[in-house]
Amino acid sequence: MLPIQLFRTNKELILEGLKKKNFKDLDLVDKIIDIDERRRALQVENDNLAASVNSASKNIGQLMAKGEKEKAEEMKLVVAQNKERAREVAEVLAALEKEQHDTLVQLPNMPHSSVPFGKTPEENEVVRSGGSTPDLSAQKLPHWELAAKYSLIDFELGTKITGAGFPVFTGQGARLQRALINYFLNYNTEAGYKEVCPPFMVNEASAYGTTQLPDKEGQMYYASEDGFYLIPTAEVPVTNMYRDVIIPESEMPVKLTAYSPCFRREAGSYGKDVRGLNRVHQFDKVEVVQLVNPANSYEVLEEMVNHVERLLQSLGLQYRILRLCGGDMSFSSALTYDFEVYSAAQERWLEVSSVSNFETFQTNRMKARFKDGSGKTQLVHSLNGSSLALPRIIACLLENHQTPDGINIPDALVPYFGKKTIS
RNA sequence: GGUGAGGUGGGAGAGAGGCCGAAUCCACUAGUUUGCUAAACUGGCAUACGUAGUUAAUACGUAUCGAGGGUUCGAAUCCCUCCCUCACCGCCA
Repeated sequence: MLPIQLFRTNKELILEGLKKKNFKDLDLVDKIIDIDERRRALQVENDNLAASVNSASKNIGQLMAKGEKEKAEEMKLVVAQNKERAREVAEVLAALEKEQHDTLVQLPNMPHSSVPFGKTPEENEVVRSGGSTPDLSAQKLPHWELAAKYSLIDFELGTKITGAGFPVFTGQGARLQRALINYFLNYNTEAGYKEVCPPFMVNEASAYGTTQLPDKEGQMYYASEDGFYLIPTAEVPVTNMYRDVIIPESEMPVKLTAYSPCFRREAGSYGKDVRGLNRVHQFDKVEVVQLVNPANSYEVLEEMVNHVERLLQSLGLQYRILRLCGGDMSFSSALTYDFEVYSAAQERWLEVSSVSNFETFQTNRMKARFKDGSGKTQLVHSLNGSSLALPRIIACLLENHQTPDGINIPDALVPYFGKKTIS
């Protein structure tokens, strides 16, 4: 959520940012400014009335103590009138506050100055790339065929148990999954991230804090009996650990990593996009989250990008890093780098990580703050990234490292997987 | 799920209609004292919104004692609803 102060001081900046993000409803800015002005005028009236009632009440108490009952009764009448008026004002004020809030949450975050202009994924900027396309000239099978060949994943069985998009990993497939999770978590903790294992369901306040709510509830599974949402990413429970917290300076920066299953309804997808592991309703992911001083959050973002890049390199996959253009960025991000790996048999790029700086957009909702050097309380910047999302990594590992005789396991993973090939 | 006891500042914990944004202790912090450290003493120490001020320091106002309603001139305190915590019982991996 954008801070309301920004609307009073820098309306032009907001309009520019919204245009870059390809946001259409620019009238909302003027609407918010108008509501804010009316709200503040009413706030003054409300406070003044409350102040007069408070001081009159004090006087009544003193008069009663002195036994001047008649005077006290007179004052009660005056107070009664003020309270009547105060009630009306408070009602309108509350309505305005709600309207302001409801409007404010509709506006996306401001894009960073380095975000490229553009509306579609084609206009994302390739920052750099690495690895090379494997030579699979002889035979190249897509991962779903390899999964069947080596009995790694049973898609039909998952459909029976639950439904489409809930694959069952079996045998070496399940083991590969576990190996990747352990490898990723170790890699992160060695870089100074503290490991946590959060709840996989969250309440409404948490979903609101990281901006899944309002408006995006359709993307999450919902346990209506209890009012809980299945998490779409560990970002939600992990970042919300610091909701309503003023972080002691000694604990900054906060660096956390967590493994979790992720649940996404992904309504409306079809065709080759959902074939095999390309897009599923439940998948595993290891996430990194940082809460940092705003002064250096962009250095931290670069550091996180490098961190994820080295991880991808260690798996021997061909990858590229994209700086997302304004129109393709998420609602709450200020700057996002997407990581894509090349799926050599499908001959297409698959997104496996997204690393973003949200600046204060989430923390303003969550009230996650710290005390800066001068003792002033201010919002921290929140950042997160996947390191990594498993299914598409598995898809690319299978496809890119396949040989006629089996699938080669990258060296870094061998200690976790226990052998050098799947066969 | 049942019964009982509770939810007060960073922590512990008093307060039981007005003198309470809240005693006291601890933590933290500034200072005095002091060969150093420690101790002692003195002061400071919640958050949000608003008004004035330079988008400052600061001053003032309002709100906040789990959340939301109610009673009252006045509520941390009384009443109602909900949430949560703890203990015991039931159930259970």
